Amino acid sequence: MDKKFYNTDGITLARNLLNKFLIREYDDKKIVTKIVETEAYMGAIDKAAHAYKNKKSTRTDPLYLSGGHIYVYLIYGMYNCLNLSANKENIPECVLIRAVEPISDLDEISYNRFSKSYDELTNYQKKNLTNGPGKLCKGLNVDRSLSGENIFGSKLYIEDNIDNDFEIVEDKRINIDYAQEDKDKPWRFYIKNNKNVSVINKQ
DNA sequence: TCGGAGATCTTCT
DNA sequence: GAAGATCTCCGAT
Repeated sequence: MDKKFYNTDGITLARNLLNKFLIREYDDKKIVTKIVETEAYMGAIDKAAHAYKNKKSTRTDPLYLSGGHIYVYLIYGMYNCLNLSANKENIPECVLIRAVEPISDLDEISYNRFSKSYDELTNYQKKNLTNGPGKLCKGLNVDRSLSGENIFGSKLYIEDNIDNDFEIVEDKRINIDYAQEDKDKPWRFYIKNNKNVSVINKQ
């Protein structure tokens, strides 16, 4: 996708990223996945956002870059979370990639997650390869060294999907109880009936 | 399938 | 020094 795709507000970008291919390349490996769940974080006005009130730090700097930059941060001391910056420079909106569907190479993802080939996984492990922000980062070998780079290079990039046959579900974001009145904003989006979505709330 | 508890460390106060 | 946009393990149902 081109730069224009990312130069829009976080909510629009979160919706538009669904069903797109997220591709990760390193060494001679190529991992293809499909984005099935995203969350929008709306920067200065969003109490759940790292950039609430335009807070700046060396960690959150990538959020202030123009749309299409990569922001990876560490959560709970052990897991990475992958975000893409949205909108223009100095508007720190972003989209958290919460879940992807593995397409290929399944063995490489399996080794990154469980140090085993895909065939050696239990059914439970197969179902839980990349259905969460921490899991997909581990599966795609994404860590903080990518933070600050852009999404137009050869290491991590997005490709369009011709197949547009899917429905979007809106819901509350996950685990942001501290965000007061912003915690109930319907800024999480996922593909209806997709098995790789991390959390399905009862309707 | 569900729920509770522990793991573990960067970032900012 | 405390908290955190999470995941795994394990036991009970």
